Amino acid sequence: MDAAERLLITEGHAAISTRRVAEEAGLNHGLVHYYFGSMDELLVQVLERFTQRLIERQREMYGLEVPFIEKWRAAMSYLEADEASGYQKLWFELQALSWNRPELQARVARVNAEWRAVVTDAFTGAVQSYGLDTNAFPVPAIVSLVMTFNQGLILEGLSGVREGRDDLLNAIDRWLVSLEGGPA
Amino acid sequence: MDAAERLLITEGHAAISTRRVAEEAGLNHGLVHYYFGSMDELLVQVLERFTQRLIERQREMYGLEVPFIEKWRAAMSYLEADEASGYQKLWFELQALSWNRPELQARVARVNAEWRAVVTDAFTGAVQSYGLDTNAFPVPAIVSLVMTFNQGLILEGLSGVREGRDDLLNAIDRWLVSLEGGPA
DNA sequence: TTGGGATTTAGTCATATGTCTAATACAAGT
DNA sequence: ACTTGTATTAGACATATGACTAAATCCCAA
Repeated sequence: MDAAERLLITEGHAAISTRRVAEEAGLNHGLVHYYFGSMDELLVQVLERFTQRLIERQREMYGLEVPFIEKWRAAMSYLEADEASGYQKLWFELQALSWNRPELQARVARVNAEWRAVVTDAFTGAVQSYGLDTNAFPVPAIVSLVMTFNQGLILEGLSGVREGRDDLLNAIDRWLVSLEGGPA
Repeated sequence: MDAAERLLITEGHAAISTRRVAEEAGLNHGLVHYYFGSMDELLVQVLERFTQRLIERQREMYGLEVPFIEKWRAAMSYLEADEASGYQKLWFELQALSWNRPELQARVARVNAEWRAVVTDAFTGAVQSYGLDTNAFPVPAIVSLVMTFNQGLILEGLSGVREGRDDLLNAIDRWLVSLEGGPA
Protein backbone atom coordinates (compact mmCIF):
# COMPACT_ATOMS: atom_id res chain seq x y z
CA MET A 1 0.00 0.00 0.00
CA ASP A 2 2.90 2.36 0.68
CA ALA A 3 4.34 1.51 -2.72
CA ALA A 4 0.95 2.10 -4.34
CA GLU A 5 0.75 5.51 -2.67
CA ARG A 6 4.18 6.42 -3.92
CA LEU A 7 3.21 5.43 -7.44
CA LEU A 8 -0.04 7.38 -7.26
CA ILE A 9 1.98 10.43 -6.30
CA THR A 10 4.71 10.03 -8.88
CA GLU A 11 2.90 8.47 -11.82
CA GLY A 12 -0.84 8.57 -11.26
CA HIS A 13 -3.47 5.86 -11.03
CA ALA A 14 -3.42 5.14 -14.75
CA ALA A 15 0.15 3.88 -14.57
CA ILE A 16 -0.40 1.44 -11.72
CA SER A 17 -0.22 -2.30 -12.33
CA THR A 18 0.44 -5.32 -10.15
CA ARG A 19 3.95 -5.68 -11.49
CA ARG A 20 4.68 -1.98 -11.17
CA VAL A 21 3.54 -1.90 -7.54
CA ALA A 22 5.49 -5.06 -6.72
CA GLU A 23 8.62 -3.65 -8.32
CA GLU A 24 8.24 -0.43 -6.34
CA ALA A 25 7.82 -2.46 -3.15
CA GLY A 26 10.69 -4.79 -4.04
CA LEU A 27 8.38 -7.78 -3.90
CA ASN A 28 6.94 -10.41 -6.18
CA HIS A 29 3.95 -9.34 -8.21
CA GLY A 30 1.96 -12.41 -7.21
CA LEU A 31 1.72 -11.00 -3.70
CA VAL A 32 -0.77 -8.39 -4.83
CA HIS A 33 -3.18 -11.19 -5.56
CA TYR A 34 -2.20 -13.10 -2.41
CA TYR A 35 -2.83 -10.18 -0.07
CA PHE A 36 -5.46 -8.12 -1.85
CA GLY A 37 -7.17 -10.50 -4.25
CA SER A 38 -7.02 -7.97 -7.03
CA MET A 39 -5.42 -4.73 -8.14
CA ASP A 40 -8.74 -2.93 -7.65
CA GLU A 41 -9.01 -4.09 -4.06
CA LEU A 42 -5.52 -2.74 -3.35
CA LEU A 43 -6.57 0.70 -4.57
CA VAL A 44 -9.79 0.51 -2.58
CA GLN A 45 -7.79 -0.20 0.56
CA VAL A 46 -5.37 2.61 -0.18
CA LEU A 47 -8.33 4.98 -0.34
CA GLU A 48 -9.72 3.41 2.81
CA ARG A 49 -6.48 3.96 4.71
CA PHE A 50 -6.14 7.48 3.37
CA THR A 51 -9.63 8.28 4.60
CA GLN A 52 -8.90 7.05 8.10
CA ARG A 53 -5.68 8.98 8.34
CA LEU A 54 -7.27 12.18 7.13
CA ILE A 55 -10.14 11.89 9.55
CA GLU A 56 -7.72 11.32 12.41
CA ARG A 57 -5.71 14.38 11.46
CA GLN A 58 -8.82 16.51 11.28
CA ARG A 59 -10.08 15.31 14.63
CA GLU A 60 -6.77 16.46 16.08
CA MET A 61 -6.95 19.88 14.48
CA TYR A 62 -10.55 20.21 15.61
CA GLY A 63 -9.67 19.35 19.19
CA LEU A 64 -7.34 22.29 19.69
CA GLU A 65 -8.79 25.19 21.66
CA VAL A 66 -7.05 28.11 19.99
CA PRO A 67 -8.23 31.40 18.46
CA PHE A 68 -9.82 31.01 15.05
CA ILE A 69 -7.08 32.83 13.19
CA GLU A 70 -4.59 30.26 14.43
CA LYS A 71 -6.71 27.43 13.09
CA TRP A 72 -6.98 29.24 9.80
CA ARG A 73 -3.26 29.79 9.54
CA ALA A 74 -2.60 26.17 10.46
CA ALA A 75 -4.97 25.05 7.73
CA MET A 76 -3.32 27.33 5.19
CA SER A 77 0.12 26.08 6.16
CA TYR A 78 -1.11 22.53 5.56
CA LEU A 79 -1.85 23.72 2.05
CA GLU A 80 1.85 24.17 1.38
CA ALA A 81 3.16 21.24 3.39
CA ASP A 82 0.71 18.85 1.75
CA GLU A 83 1.74 20.04 -1.66
CA ALA A 84 5.38 19.36 -0.95
CA SER A 85 4.73 15.93 0.53
CA GLY A 86 2.61 14.71 -2.36
CA TYR A 87 -0.35 14.29 -0.02
CA GLN A 88 -2.57 16.42 -2.25
CA LYS A 89 -1.49 14.57 -5.37
CA LEU A 90 -2.38 11.31 -3.67
CA TRP A 91 -5.77 12.61 -2.60
CA PHE A 92 -6.62 14.00 -6.02
CA GLU A 93 -5.47 10.86 -7.81
CA LEU A 94 -7.81 8.89 -5.57
CA GLN A 95 -10.60 11.32 -6.36
CA ALA A 96 -9.93 11.09 -10.09
CA LEU A 97 -10.02 7.33 -9.74
CA SER A 98 -13.40 7.54 -8.05
CA TRP A 99 -14.88 9.58 -10.89
CA ASN A 100 -15.01 6.36 -12.89
CA ARG A 101 -15.65 3.89 -10.06
CA PRO A 102 -19.06 4.44 -8.51
CA GLU A 103 -18.19 2.10 -5.63
CA LEU A 104 -15.49 4.55 -4.51
CA GLN A 105 -17.58 7.70 -4.72
CA ALA A 106 -19.33 7.15 -1.41
CA ARG A 107 -15.97 6.99 0.33
CA VAL A 108 -14.73 10.18 -1.29
CA ALA A 109 -17.98 11.84 -0.32
CA ARG A 110 -17.44 10.70 3.24
CA VAL A 111 -13.99 12.31 3.37
CA ASN A 112 -15.58 15.48 2.07
CA ALA A 113 -18.30 15.30 4.70
CA GLU A 114 -15.80 14.78 7.54
CA TRP A 115 -13.76 17.69 6.34
CA ARG A 116 -16.90 19.78 6.04
CA ALA A 117 -17.86 18.95 9.61
CA VAL A 118 -14.53 20.21 10.90
CA VAL A 119 -14.75 23.42 8.86
CA THR A 120 -18.33 23.94 9.98
CA ASP A 121 -17.39 23.68 13.65
CA ALA A 122 -14.48 26.04 13.23
CA PHE A 123 -16.53 28.64 11.41
CA THR A 124 -19.52 28.37 13.69
CA GLY A 125 -17.15 29.37 16.47
CA ALA A 126 -15.53 32.09 14.39
CA VAL A 127 -18.82 33.65 13.36
CA GLN A 128 -19.83 33.87 17.01
CA SER A 129 -16.57 35.22 18.39
CA TYR A 130 -16.27 37.75 15.58
CA GLY A 131 -19.93 38.67 15.85
CA LEU A 132 -20.52 38.31 12.12
CA ASP A 133 -23.96 38.72 10.56
CA THR A 134 -25.07 35.30 9.37
CA ASN A 135 -28.29 36.45 7.73
CA ALA A 136 -26.67 37.45 4.49
CA PHE A 137 -24.04 34.72 4.57
CA PRO A 138 -25.11 31.73 6.67
CA VAL A 139 -22.49 29.31 7.97
CA PRO A 140 -23.23 26.55 5.41
CA ALA A 141 -22.53 29.06 2.64
CA ILE A 142 -19.26 30.17 4.24
CA VAL A 143 -18.22 26.56 4.75
CA SER A 144 -18.99 25.70 1.15
CA LEU A 145 -16.99 28.70 -0.01
CA VAL A 146 -14.00 27.76 2.12
CA MET A 147 -14.11 24.10 1.14
CA THR A 148 -14.41 24.78 -2.56
CA PHE A 149 -11.84 27.55 -2.75
CA ASN A 150 -9.44 25.33 -0.87
CA GLN A 151 -9.92 22.46 -3.31
CA GLY A 152 -9.64 24.84 -6.21
CA LEU A 153 -6.33 26.09 -4.86
CA ILE A 154 -5.04 22.54 -4.61
CA LEU A 155 -6.20 21.77 -8.12
CA GLU A 156 -4.46 24.85 -9.50
CA GLY A 157 -1.37 23.86 -7.57
CA LEU A 158 -1.32 20.45 -9.28
CA SER A 159 -1.36 22.22 -12.64
CA GLY A 160 1.41 24.56 -11.57
CA VAL A 161 -0.85 27.61 -11.46
CA ARG A 162 0.21 30.06 -8.73
CA GLU A 163 -1.34 33.27 -10.02
CA GLY A 164 -3.39 35.24 -7.51
CA ARG A 165 -2.83 32.68 -4.81
CA ASP A 166 -0.83 34.89 -2.46
CA ASP A 167 -3.06 37.88 -3.21
CA LEU A 168 -6.02 35.87 -2.04
CA LEU A 169 -4.44 34.29 1.03
CA ASN A 170 -2.99 37.63 2.14
CA ALA A 171 -6.30 39.41 1.68
CA ILE A 172 -8.12 36.83 3.77
CA ASP A 173 -5.47 36.98 6.46
CA ARG A 174 -5.66 40.78 6.62
CA TRP A 175 -9.42 40.57 6.85
CA LEU A 176 -9.28 38.07 9.71
CA VAL A 177 -6.76 40.24 11.54
CA SER A 178 -9.07 43.23 11.16
CA LEU A 179 -11.90 41.16 12.66
CA GLU A 180 -9.79 40.35 15.69
CA GLY A 181 -10.19 44.01 16.67
CA GLY A 182 -13.76 43.44 17.83
CA PRO A 183 -17.33 42.74 16.64
CA ALA A 184 -18.26 44.07 13.20
CA MET B 1 -11.48 12.83 -31.34
CA ASP B 2 -15.22 12.94 -30.70
CA ALA B 3 -15.10 9.29 -29.70
CA ALA B 4 -12.14 9.96 -27.41
CA GLU B 5 -14.05 12.79 -25.74
CA ARG B 6 -17.04 10.54 -25.20
CA LEU B 7 -14.82 7.91 -23.62
CA LEU B 8 -13.10 10.47 -21.39
CA ILE B 9 -16.54 11.52 -20.17
CA THR B 10 -17.92 8.04 -19.65
CA GLU B 11 -14.88 6.01 -18.62
CA GLY B 12 -11.96 8.33 -17.92
CA HIS B 13 -8.53 8.62 -19.47
CA ALA B 14 -7.22 5.45 -17.80
CA ALA B 15 -9.64 3.31 -19.79
CA ILE B 16 -8.73 4.71 -23.20
CA SER B 17 -6.90 2.57 -25.73
CA THR B 18 -6.56 2.63 -29.51
CA ARG B 19 -8.97 -0.26 -29.86
CA ARG B 20 -11.47 1.21 -27.42
CA VAL B 21 -11.50 4.55 -29.22
CA ALA B 22 -11.81 2.87 -32.61
CA GLU B 23 -14.70 0.74 -31.41
CA GLU B 24 -16.47 3.81 -30.02
CA ALA B 25 -15.98 5.58 -33.34
CA GLY B 26 -17.01 2.49 -35.33
CA LEU B 27 -13.66 2.47 -37.12
CA ASN B 28 -10.62 0.26 -37.42
CA HIS B 29 -8.10 0.62 -34.62
CA GLY B 30 -5.21 1.05 -37.03
CA LEU B 31 -6.59 4.45 -37.99
CA VAL B 32 -5.49 5.94 -34.67
CA HIS B 33 -1.92 5.34 -35.73
CA TYR B 34 -2.60 6.45 -39.29
CA TYR B 35 -4.12 9.80 -38.35
CA PHE B 36 -2.47 10.61 -35.01
CA GLY B 37 0.75 8.60 -34.95
CA SER B 38 0.11 7.49 -31.40
CA MET B 39 -2.49 7.25 -28.70
CA ASP B 40 -0.75 10.02 -26.77
CA GLU B 41 -0.91 12.40 -29.70
CA LEU B 42 -4.64 11.81 -30.01
CA LEU B 43 -5.15 12.87 -26.40
CA VAL B 44 -2.89 15.87 -26.89
CA GLN B 45 -5.02 16.98 -29.81
CA VAL B 46 -8.21 16.43 -27.85
CA LEU B 47 -6.86 18.76 -25.18
CA GLU B 48 -5.78 21.20 -27.89
CA ARG B 49 -9.25 21.27 -29.42
CA PHE B 50 -10.88 21.58 -26.04
CA THR B 51 -8.68 24.57 -25.25
CA GLN B 52 -9.61 26.36 -28.45
CA ARG B 53 -13.32 25.78 -27.95
CA LEU B 54 -13.22 26.99 -24.36
CA ILE B 55 -11.34 30.14 -25.31
CA GLU B 56 -13.83 30.86 -28.05
CA ARG B 57 -16.74 30.47 -25.68
CA GLN B 58 -15.14 32.76 -23.14
CA ARG B 59 -14.42 35.43 -25.73
CA GLU B 60 -18.11 35.38 -26.58
CA MET B 61 -19.20 35.72 -22.98
CA TYR B 62 -16.68 38.48 -22.46
CA GLY B 63 -17.94 40.42 -25.48
CA LEU B 64 -21.46 40.92 -24.12
CA GLU B 65 -22.17 44.35 -22.67
CA VAL B 66 -24.60 43.45 -19.91
CA PRO B 67 -24.86 44.25 -16.18
CA PHE B 68 -22.44 42.27 -14.05
CA ILE B 69 -25.11 40.26 -12.29
CA GLU B 70 -26.26 38.91 -15.62
CA LYS B 71 -22.76 37.74 -16.45
CA TRP B 72 -22.56 36.12 -13.05
CA ARG B 73 -25.83 34.32 -13.44
CA ALA B 74 -24.85 33.17 -16.92
CA ALA B 75 -21.60 31.77 -15.55
CA MET B 76 -23.45 29.99 -12.75
CA SER B 77 -25.93 28.52 -15.17
CA TYR B 78 -23.01 27.17 -17.19
CA LEU B 79 -22.06 25.35 -14.02
CA GLU B 80 -25.17 23.21 -14.24
CA ALA B 81 -25.35 22.88 -17.99
CA ASP B 82 -21.71 21.81 -18.21
CA GLU B 83 -22.25 19.22 -15.55
CA ALA B 84 -25.13 17.67 -17.43
CA SER B 85 -23.29 17.68 -20.75
CA GLY B 86 -20.18 16.01 -19.41
CA TYR B 87 -18.13 19.06 -20.34
CA GLN B 88 -16.73 19.34 -16.82
CA LYS B 89 -15.90 15.67 -16.66
CA LEU B 90 -14.02 16.01 -19.92
CA TRP B 91 -12.14 19.05 -18.68
CA PHE B 92 -11.20 17.44 -15.37
CA GLU B 93 -10.13 14.18 -17.01
CA LEU B 94 -7.82 16.19 -19.22
CA GLN B 95 -6.48 17.99 -16.18
CA ALA B 96 -5.94 14.71 -14.31
CA LEU B 97 -4.13 13.44 -17.38
CA SER B 98 -1.86 16.47 -17.33
CA TRP B 99 -0.87 15.89 -13.70
CA ASN B 100 1.33 13.06 -14.94
CA ARG B 101 2.34 14.48 -18.32
CA PRO B 102 4.47 17.58 -17.93
CA GLU B 103 4.15 18.35 -21.63
CA LEU B 104 0.41 18.93 -21.16
CA GLN B 105 0.66 21.13 -18.09
CA ALA B 106 1.51 24.29 -20.00
CA ARG B 107 -1.65 23.91 -22.03
CA VAL B 108 -3.83 23.39 -18.97
CA ALA B 109 -2.21 26.43 -17.42
CA ARG B 110 -3.04 28.40 -20.55
CA VAL B 111 -6.72 27.49 -20.32
CA ASN B 112 -6.61 28.63 -16.71
CA ALA B 113 -4.95 31.89 -17.69
CA GLU B 114 -7.52 32.61 -20.41
CA TRP B 115 -10.32 31.92 -18.01
CA ARG B 116 -8.66 34.13 -15.42
CA ALA B 117 -8.41 36.97 -17.92
CA VAL B 118 -12.14 36.86 -18.60
CA VAL B 119 -12.98 36.77 -14.89
CA THR B 120 -10.56 39.59 -14.21
CA ASP B 121 -12.17 41.81 -16.83
CA ALA B 122 -15.66 41.07 -15.55
CA PHE B 123 -14.73 41.78 -11.95
CA THR B 124 -12.72 44.88 -12.71
CA GLY B 125 -15.91 46.26 -14.21
CA ALA B 126 -18.05 45.02 -11.34
CA VAL B 127 -15.81 46.53 -8.67
CA GLN B 128 -16.04 49.90 -10.40
CA SER B 129 -19.77 49.92 -11.03
CA TYR B 130 -20.53 48.69 -7.52
CA GLY B 131 -18.00 51.05 -6.02
CA LEU B 132 -16.36 48.36 -3.92
CA ASP B 133 -13.29 49.04 -1.79
CA THR B 134 -10.38 47.23 -3.40
CA ASN B 135 -7.84 48.05 -0.72
CA ALA B 136 -8.82 45.20 1.53
CA PHE B 137 -9.69 42.83 -1.29
CA PRO B 138 -7.89 43.68 -4.53
CA VAL B 139 -9.20 42.38 -7.82
CA PRO B 140 -6.57 39.61 -8.23
CA ALA B 141 -7.65 38.21 -4.85
CA ILE B 142 -11.32 38.30 -5.81
CA VAL B 143 -10.55 36.67 -9.14
CA SER B 144 -8.56 33.93 -7.47
CA LEU B 145 -11.37 33.32 -5.02
CA VAL B 146 -13.96 33.10 -7.77
CA MET B 147 -11.82 30.85 -9.96
CA THR B 148 -10.92 28.45 -7.18
CA PHE B 149 -14.36 28.23 -5.63
CA ASN B 150 -15.76 27.54 -9.07
CA GLN B 151 -13.32 24.72 -9.69
CA GLY B 152 -13.95 23.37 -6.22
CA LEU B 153 -17.67 23.29 -6.93
CA ILE B 154 -17.06 21.36 -10.13
CA LEU B 155 -14.81 18.92 -8.33
CA GLU B 156 -17.40 18.32 -5.63
CA GLY B 157 -19.98 17.85 -8.33
CA LEU B 158 -17.91 15.09 -9.93
CA SER B 159 -17.86 13.29 -6.59
CA GLY B 160 -21.58 13.73 -6.17
CA VAL B 161 -21.24 16.20 -3.32
CA ARG B 162 -24.03 18.79 -3.34
CA GLU B 163 -24.01 19.95 0.27
CA GLY B 164 -23.90 23.69 0.82
CA ARG B 165 -23.82 24.39 -2.88
CA ASP B 166 -27.19 26.13 -3.11
CA ASP B 167 -26.62 27.92 0.18
CA LEU B 168 -23.48 29.41 -1.26
CA LEU B 169 -24.83 30.30 -4.68
CA ASN B 170 -27.95 31.84 -3.18
CA ALA B 171 -25.95 33.87 -0.68
CA ILE B 172 -23.73 35.27 -3.41
CA ASP B 173 -26.72 36.08 -5.57
CA ARG B 174 -28.47 37.90 -2.73
CA TRP B 175 -25.31 39.83 -2.03
CA LEU B 176 -24.95 40.89 -5.65
CA VAL B 177 -28.60 41.97 -5.76
CA SER B 178 -28.03 44.07 -2.64
CA LEU B 179 -25.07 45.74 -4.35
CA GLU B 180 -27.23 46.67 -7.31
CA GLY B 181 -28.93 49.17 -4.99
CA GLY B 182 -25.99 51.53 -5.17
CA PRO B 183 -22.37 52.08 -4.09
CA ALA B 184 -21.39 50.45 -0.78
C1' DT C 1 -13.19 5.21 -67.90
C1' DT C 2 -9.28 5.14 -65.48
C1' DG C 3 -5.06 6.18 -62.75
C1' DG C 4 -3.40 7.33 -58.41
C1' DG C 5 -3.54 9.10 -53.97
C1' DA C 6 -6.21 8.87 -49.77
C1' DT C 7 -8.60 5.84 -46.78
C1' DT C 8 -9.59 1.62 -44.55
C1' DT C 9 -9.00 -3.14 -43.39
C1' DA C 10 -7.11 -7.26 -41.39
C1' DG C 11 -3.64 -8.86 -39.22
C1' DT C 12 1.37 -9.29 -37.14
C1' DC C 13 4.58 -8.44 -33.43
C1' DA C 14 6.55 -7.69 -29.06
C1' DT C 15 5.26 -6.43 -24.81
C1' DA C 16 2.29 -5.70 -20.70
C1' DT C 17 -1.36 -6.97 -17.78
C1' DG C 18 -4.54 -9.38 -14.16
C1' DT C 19 -5.33 -13.58 -12.28
C1' DC C 20 -4.10 -17.72 -10.56
C1' DT C 21 -1.30 -22.01 -9.17
C1' DA C 22 2.21 -25.20 -7.90
C1' DA C 23 6.31 -25.31 -5.55
C1' DT C 24 9.40 -23.64 -2.26
C1' DA C 25 11.14 -21.03 1.82
C1' DC C 26 10.42 -19.72 6.29
C1' DA C 27 9.30 -19.13 11.20
C1' DA C 28 7.20 -20.76 15.48
C1' DG C 29 5.77 -23.98 18.41
C1' DT C 30 5.97 -28.72 20.00
C1' DA D 1 13.86 -32.79 14.55
C1' DC D 2 9.21 -32.20 12.91
C1' DT D 3 4.94 -30.29 11.82
C1' DT D 4 2.02 -26.69 10.43
C1' DG D 5 0.54 -22.65 8.53
C1' DT D 6 2.18 -18.41 6.55
C1' DA D 7 5.08 -15.97 3.21
C1' DT D 8 7.23 -15.84 -1.10
C1' DT D 9 8.73 -17.21 -5.58
C1' DA D 10 8.62 -18.39 -10.41
C1' DG D 11 5.96 -18.95 -13.85
C1' DA D 12 1.65 -20.18 -16.73
C1' DC D 13 -2.41 -18.50 -19.05
C1' DA D 14 -5.53 -15.78 -21.60
C1' DT D 15 -6.22 -11.40 -22.87
C1' DA D 16 -5.16 -6.50 -23.98
C1' DT D 17 -2.28 -3.10 -25.73
C1' DG D 18 0.54 0.26 -28.88
C1' DA D 19 2.85 0.29 -32.94
C1' DC D 20 3.18 -0.90 -37.44
C1' DT D 21 2.46 -2.96 -42.35
C1' DA D 22 0.85 -4.95 -46.58
C1' DA D 23 -3.02 -5.34 -49.05
C1' DA D 24 -7.52 -3.96 -50.38
C1' DT D 25 -10.87 -0.45 -51.22
C1' DC D 26 -12.61 3.98 -52.16
C1' DC D 27 -13.12 8.26 -54.51
C1' DC D 28 -12.18 11.94 -57.44
C1' DA D 29 -9.99 14.42 -61.14
C1' DA D 30 -8.27 13.94 -65.65
